Amino acid sequence: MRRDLDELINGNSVALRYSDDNSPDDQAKYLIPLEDFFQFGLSVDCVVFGFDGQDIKVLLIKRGVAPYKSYWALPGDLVYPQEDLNGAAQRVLENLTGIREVFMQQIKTFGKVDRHPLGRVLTVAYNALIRVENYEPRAAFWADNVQWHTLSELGDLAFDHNEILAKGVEKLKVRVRNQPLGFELLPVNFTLNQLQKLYEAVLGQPLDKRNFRKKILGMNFLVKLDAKQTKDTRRPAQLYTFDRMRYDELTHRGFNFEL
Amino acid sequence: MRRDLDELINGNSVALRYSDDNSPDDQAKYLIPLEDFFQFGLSVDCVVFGFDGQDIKVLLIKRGVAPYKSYWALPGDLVYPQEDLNGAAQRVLENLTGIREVFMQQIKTFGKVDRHPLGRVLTVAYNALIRVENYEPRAAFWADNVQWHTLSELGDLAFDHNEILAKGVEKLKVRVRNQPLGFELLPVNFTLNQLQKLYEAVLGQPLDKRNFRKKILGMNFLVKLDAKQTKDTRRPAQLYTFDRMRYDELTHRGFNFEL
DNA sequence: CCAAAAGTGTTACCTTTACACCCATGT
DNA sequence: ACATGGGTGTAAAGGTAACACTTTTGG
Repeated sequence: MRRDLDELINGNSVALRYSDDNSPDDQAKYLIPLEDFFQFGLSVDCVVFGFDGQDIKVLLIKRGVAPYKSYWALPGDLVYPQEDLNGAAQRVLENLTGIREVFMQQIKTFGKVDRHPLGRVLTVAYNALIRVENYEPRAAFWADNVQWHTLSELGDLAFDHNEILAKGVEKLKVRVRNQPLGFELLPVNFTLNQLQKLYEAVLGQPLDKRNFRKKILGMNFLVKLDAKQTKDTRRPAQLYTFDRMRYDELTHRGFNFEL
Repeated sequence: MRRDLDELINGNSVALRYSDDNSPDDQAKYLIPLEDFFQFGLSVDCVVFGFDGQDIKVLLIKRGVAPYKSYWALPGDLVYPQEDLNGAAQRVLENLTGIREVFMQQIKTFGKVDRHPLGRVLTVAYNALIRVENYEPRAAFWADNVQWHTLSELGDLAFDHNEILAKGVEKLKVRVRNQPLGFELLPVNFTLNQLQKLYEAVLGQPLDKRNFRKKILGMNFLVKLDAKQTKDTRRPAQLYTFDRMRYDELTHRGFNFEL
């Protein structure tokens, strides 16, 4: 990876000017050694959302090592040299929860110069949605603890994780209205009341039951099952499932999900 | 920046397990030397949009150096070690156009292992909106040429820039409906017909003149000026300007821009 | 039989869409 | 005077929002 200056200039689009200076002499004084350009650290951090039937929760780890030892933090890790970003994010989640192929979307990249005390480490942040039923707590060896946290009860997190988390929540709120994300947080089979409670939790506002049902059923991608839920309810509730094939078909025809 | 293994383990959240293995022996064989984690290159690439009154254009440079010599590419550059991401993006744009404080938004980070032939280089992509009136073409020394391109007439770009550009366009289309971005592409004073043409170009569909005006004027953040535009038109057209103060005030009160 | 959650329609209101002609100016 | 782009209102249709009672079960 180490290359000499000549290769650098020919091999990368390094700008040699900070200002309007144009003469070769001026350019020379702005040259920066190549090795400085391959000194970036890279991590991924995951904002992992779950839904307990009542509230949206975020999965945090308690750091067992410095820096920020014993602070709560978003689960994350450095990216391996031969690993794609998505792959790294999936690996973090699999190590933490045992779940493969978690639903994830990139949020944003955080790159402040001083965001990590040990050097220049960028982090690519991801939103991850998991079904809590499938989740089996497992603290990684570098963490003292793993726990679900309610959004309203968060203290100071490690690094710039408060900022990252806030951005993740913001994106979730926006995306949940334009994409069928909600289903990733519920059991595969769910009742309409569960679905409504989920949307109310994410959006932070109550929804009208009849209007909600009219709208969501009118979209024609929920399948009524031959089963009812009897636990946790008095009158048994009709179970539904999300038909992704049908959804994809509809969207390709120009249909637009919007709650 | 270089640290030994012990510091690595204590100083960063490096996961030592790829799989479910837990014993210390198994862990050991997955250890990766620290220096590998600070070998990432980092660049920013800008999708620079302009509007010529008719079509949306993208500013591309023709690369003067390998790799991809003489391919068209998004303007971009490696990030300096002591420079924030936004700062790097602004620098690229200032070098290219002479404009400071360009309106920019992060699009996404592209990090495929093999996206850059010379090593592991991530790129953080930005959308930039500029007023073409202010732009004065200026090829950087590492570029043979700089030119506005129509979106429908693009060939194969360097690196993964076709993919990045497509993502930038997609984001622009979404955001222009939820945020008052359009005004960044027009002169400070503009006519409603110019504004409408802009939206039609971005969204790729014709809009009804009367409905468009009703809606946009109803939002109450356009200020009618005491001036008319007489060039390029028969009947002089009323000029308006975007009142950002008013807009911010409205949004803080719960108003929601949506076209 | 009572408590608790499930389920179900109608109406008023607001937003969106469709649509056609007159106006001011330059040539 | 005419060609060109600027400017204006209304009505029908569709979508959203408000609202209350009956049903089914477990205890």
